[in-house]
Amino acid sequence: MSRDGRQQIVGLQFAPDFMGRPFVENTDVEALASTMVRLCSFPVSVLEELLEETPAMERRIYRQTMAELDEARDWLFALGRKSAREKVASFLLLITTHADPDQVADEALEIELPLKRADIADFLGLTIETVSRQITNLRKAGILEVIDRNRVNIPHLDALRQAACVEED
Amino acid sequence: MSRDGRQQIVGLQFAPDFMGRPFVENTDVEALASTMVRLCSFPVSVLEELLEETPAMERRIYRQTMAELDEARDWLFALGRKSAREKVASFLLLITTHADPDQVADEALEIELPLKRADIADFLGLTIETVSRQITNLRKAGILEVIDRNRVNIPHLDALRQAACVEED
DNA sequence: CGAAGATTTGAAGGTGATCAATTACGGTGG
DNA sequence: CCACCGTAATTGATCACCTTCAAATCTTCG
Repeated sequence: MSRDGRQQIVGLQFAPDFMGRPFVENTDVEALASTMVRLCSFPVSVLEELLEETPAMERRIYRQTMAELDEARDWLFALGRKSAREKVASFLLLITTHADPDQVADEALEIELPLKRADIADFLGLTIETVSRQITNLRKAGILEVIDRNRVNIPHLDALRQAACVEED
Repeated sequence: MSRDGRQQIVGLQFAPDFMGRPFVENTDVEALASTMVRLCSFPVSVLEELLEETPAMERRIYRQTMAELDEARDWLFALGRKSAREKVASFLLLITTHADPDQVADEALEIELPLKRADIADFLGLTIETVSRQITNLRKAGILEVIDRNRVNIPHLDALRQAACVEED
């Protein structure tokens, strides 16, 4: 968040993600829970000792950090180059893939939005109004159905993928 | 780069940065040199062995990865929330701080732009024209002086810092 | 000199922001 | 159960910023 009130959410964490900066002195990360969370926390010193003793564990969080970096870079593309509609679709797609990781087929599924509109806007670099409009837009295009305030139904995942402008290999 | 031609540069590397994804199978990073570069490359397998044997080295690139993640997140804010003018100023500031890391005082300095306009645009999520206009804008505001195509002079670094964070009308 | 590429500048148009009003929802108390 | 209130979400109208399209200028190099 900048001094003048502009805010940007720079990442979403899902269980069982690790958060923290071992071996780094100066770090300012701010995290807010948007759902009920069970959190397991360690003093940095203890964690660092543990990692020193257990290379496999350090390896594991190192890999997670690389994955987060790749994900952050995907969002750089989304924020820099995608339209508002594509951003919202991409967000929904992110939620679906994290909520249900082995979702491959083009099947209907219901997803729960862990964020309210204001948070989605802060995550996508948009305003609340634009997020709302684009959800309406996607609804009218038949890509999603609004169940209630924070639940939507996706009848065809592929349609959402397309709206999000995701390339398949 | 997406199929329809939109492109986003997701990071800049400076010597002696490390690039690569040890311990990860599926990785697609594309890197292009924009200046003359001396590159030292290893087969992944050799690198992984080396890191297994040398925890200090793994620690080092792990820390760099964390730093890159923090940097990527700063850019998420820039791309999501900053105006075109602030983006261009932020880019110039990034170059100055990397080219001359211990630049603290508010002194004049000349900087060399390693990217052409098209690349700056792809990095900032803007168009070539907008980048050009904002450089003109900053020039007219006395924040920079254009020396030639890829060199500018910054008379007051603080003014640039201010332009990079908060926009004043 | 000529050609191709890069940059700047101009004018018009579109997307998303801003401002404003309305509607829907959830929680509380009567 | 319903009235009430504060917050969240939607919708509408207008505006600003950035993009798009177009053209001129500048640079580089054969």
